[in-house]
Amino acid sequence: MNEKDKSEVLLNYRLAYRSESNVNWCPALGTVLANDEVKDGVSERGGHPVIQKKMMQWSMRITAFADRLLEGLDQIDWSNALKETQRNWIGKSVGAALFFDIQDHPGQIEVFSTRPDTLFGATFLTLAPEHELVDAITTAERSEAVAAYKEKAASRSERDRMADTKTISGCFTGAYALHPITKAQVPIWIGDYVLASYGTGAVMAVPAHDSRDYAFAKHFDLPIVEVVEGGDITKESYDAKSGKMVNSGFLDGMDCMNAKGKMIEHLEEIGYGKGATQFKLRDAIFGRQRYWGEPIPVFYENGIPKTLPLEDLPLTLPAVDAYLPTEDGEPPLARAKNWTYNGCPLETTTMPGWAGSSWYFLRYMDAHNETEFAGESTVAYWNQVDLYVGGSEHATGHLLYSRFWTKALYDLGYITFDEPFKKLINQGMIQGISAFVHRINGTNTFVSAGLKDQYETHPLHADVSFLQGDELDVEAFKNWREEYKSAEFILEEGKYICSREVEKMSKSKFNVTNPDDIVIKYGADVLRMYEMFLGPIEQSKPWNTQGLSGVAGFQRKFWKLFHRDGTFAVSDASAGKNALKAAHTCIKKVGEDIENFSFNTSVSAFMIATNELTELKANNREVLEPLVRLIAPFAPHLAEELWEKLGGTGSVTHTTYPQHNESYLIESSKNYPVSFNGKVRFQLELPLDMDKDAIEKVVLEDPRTLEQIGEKQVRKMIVVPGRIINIVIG
RNA sequence: GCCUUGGUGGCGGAAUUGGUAGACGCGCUGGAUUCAAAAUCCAGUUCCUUCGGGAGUGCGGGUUCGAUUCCCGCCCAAGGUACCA
Repeated sequence: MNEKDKSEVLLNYRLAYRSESNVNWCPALGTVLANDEVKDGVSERGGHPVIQKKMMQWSMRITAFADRLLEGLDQIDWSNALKETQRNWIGKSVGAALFFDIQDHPGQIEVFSTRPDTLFGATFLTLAPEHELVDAITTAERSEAVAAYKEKAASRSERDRMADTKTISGCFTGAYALHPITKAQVPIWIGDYVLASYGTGAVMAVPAHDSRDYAFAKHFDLPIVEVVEGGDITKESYDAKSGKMVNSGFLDGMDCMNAKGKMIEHLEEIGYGKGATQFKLRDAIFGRQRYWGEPIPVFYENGIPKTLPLEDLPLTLPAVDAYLPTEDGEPPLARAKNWTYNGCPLETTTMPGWAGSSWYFLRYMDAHNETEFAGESTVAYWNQVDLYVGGSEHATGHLLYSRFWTKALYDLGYITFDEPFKKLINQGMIQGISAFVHRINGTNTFVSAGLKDQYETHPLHADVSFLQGDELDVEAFKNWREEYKSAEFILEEGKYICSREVEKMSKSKFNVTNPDDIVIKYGADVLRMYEMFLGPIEQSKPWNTQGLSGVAGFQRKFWKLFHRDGTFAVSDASAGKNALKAAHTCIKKVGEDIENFSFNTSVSAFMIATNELTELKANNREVLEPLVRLIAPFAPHLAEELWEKLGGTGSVTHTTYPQHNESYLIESSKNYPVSFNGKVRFQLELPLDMDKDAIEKVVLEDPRTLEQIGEKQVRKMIVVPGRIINIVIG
C-alpha cells in the first residue's frame, strides 16, 4: 500500500475527513451559497440559477458520537422540547440492511429498512436520482428519460423535495433487481422523494405498508401486495406496526413484530442482509468557501493532506486582493500569494461559524493562556457551564455541535466533563417586522405590494430603516446596493408599499431595531426591566415599545417612596402591619419567581407593592431597605443610588438578598366564592380554620343560598376549604 | 411535508395540584389640576343584555360537581429543516 492509499484508509476513520458532498453552486456568482441564500432555485442576490454540485469537502464525523449524544441528554437539565428536537434530529432507527442483486449487473443495491418483516411486500426499489448506480444500471432505451429526470431533480433543493409530498414524480430505469428470497424481478425506479443523503439513498418500496411508497405505486400503477393484516390497502397503506403476516412464506401467521427478528435471522443465514441501526444525523461539513473563518491548518504534499506541526500554529488568514472567489470558482484563499507550507499548497477553504461557537465558552475560562486553550486547574475550577441561556433556533446546530466538540475534547483528555451546558434555558426570540419588496422574476423591476399578484414576483428583504410606515424610501433602497442602482419601481398611488412579516430579528433579515434610543430616553434600568416585563423568558414575540412608559412610571413611583417634596425622607419608625405585609408578599413572590425564571411576574409584584406602599404613605426604612436590595438585580442603577442614600456602604450587590418573614403574611379569613352548578353567585367571608362541615352548615343557612335553591333540590355539595364552595342543584 | 413551541380583552400578558378567567402594565373613555400643554392624580374599561341574566381562553367534540389547565380531532402563527449562527 502506498502512502496515498494509507492516507485514504485512515481518513475513513478520522474525526476530520474529506469526502464529496452536495452544495448549492451558483455558476454566475462562482460561489457556494447557503440554503438561506437560495430561493426557488435562484440566488437571493441577483436571481441567478443555482444547481446542486458535488464538491470535495472536509467533514467532521459527528455520527460516530450519535449514541453518546442521545444518551447524554438524560444527564442534562434542558427542556424536554429541546431534548426531543435533538433526539429526532439524531433520528436513531433500528432495522436491517438488505442487499438486492441486480439482474445482468455485477453490483448489489443496499437498502435500509425499519420493516424487514415486510420484505415479501417489496414490489419495486426506488433510488435517489443521485444514487451512484443509476447511470450504470439504466438501460439504453430509458437513458434519455432518466437523464432528464436527474437534471430536473438537481434543480430542486432537498428541502423542496421533502416539503412537496403532493407532486409525485419518478422515472423507471429499465433495470430489475432480484428479490433476495423469492428471486422475483423487482423494477428499479428513481424518485426524488428518496434523498441521497439519508441512509443508503435507496429504499425497498413496500407500497402496502408505507404511505409514500403507496402514493408512488398508485401514481405509476405498480403492484401493491398486502403482507400485514389490519388495514384496507385498496384505500390507503397500512403503516401500523401490528398485525398478522400474510403472503410472506415462512412468516405467515406470525405477529409482525416477531416477524422482524425472524426475517433478520433468515437474511443473515442466506447472506442478503443483517440487523442494522441507522441515524438521520449526518456528518457535519466543515469547509466553507469564504474568507472569514479560521484557516484549516492542512497542507497537501503530493496530494496527501497533512496537518501543520503544532509549533507552526496558529495559522493566520493571508492577505488577499478581494474577499471573493477566484474566476474559476476557487475559494478566496486561493487568491493569496504564497499560500503554501514548505512549498506545499495549503487548504483554501476555511472553518464554518460553528467551529468557534462549539467551544468558545471553554476558552473563556482561560482567555489569556498562551500555551493551551485552558489550563488543567482552570478547567477543574470552572467545569461545565452552569446555566446557558440561548434560543431554540440553535437546537440542532450550535447546541448539538458544542456537545459533540465537548465529547471529543473529553475523549482527548483536555477537559473533565463531556457535556458543555448543565442547565439550559431557551429564551424566546425577539422578533422583528420584516419588510419585503417584490422583484419581477428575471428583471430589476420592483412592484408595490398591492400590485404584486399581477406579476410573477419574488420577495426580497428591504432594510426596515428605509420605511415610513409601510412606504419604502425608494432612493435609500437604490443606494443600498450596487445591483439596485438601476432598479425600476411600479408604484401604487405614487408610493412603493412593502409587505410585512413577523420573523426572528436578525441582521440577515434586515429587521433589526437598536435599543440605544430607549436607553437615551428612559435609561438602561427601564430598558432592562421592560424586557423582563414583556412576557415569559421562553416566549418569542415581536419587539414593541408600547408598554415602556409603564415601567418608567413605576420606577419613578418607586423612587418617590423614598422622597417627600423632592428630598430624601425615610422614617426610622416601625412600619405598620399592612406595609410589612405588602413588602414581604413582594419579597416572597420575587424570590420564588427568580428561581422559576419568571421575571415578568416579579416586575408585576414590585408594581403591586409600590402601589400599596404609596397608598399607605409608608416610607419606613424597615420596609424600603429590603426592597432596595430586592430590586437590585432588576434595576441596578436605581438600587445603588437609593442604597447610598439609605446610608449603605459599598455596593448593594454585596449585601445579602432579603428573605420574607412568613408571620407578616398570615391570613385569618377567606372570601369564598359560592357557586351553583359551577357558576359563582355570591361571596362569603369565612375564617380559614373553619372545617368542611361547619362551612357547609353556614352556606346552606345563608338566605342567598336559599334564594338560589328555590324549588330545586340540593344534589351534591363540594367544599374545598380555602378554595371554593360549589352546590349542585337540579 | 416533517420536528419543536405557542394561540386568553383593543395590545403585552396573569391565573399554584382541575377550583372566583383577565393580576400587573399599555391603550382608550371621563374627571381633577393647568391660561394651555406635558407631567401627575382619581374613576371606568372582556363582549352581549330586555339589567333578570347570558356568552366567553384559536375551532369542533369528550371526561368532570367544576376545564385556560386533562383526552381526541382540526385550524393558524413562529422557530428549525443540515453553508445565517
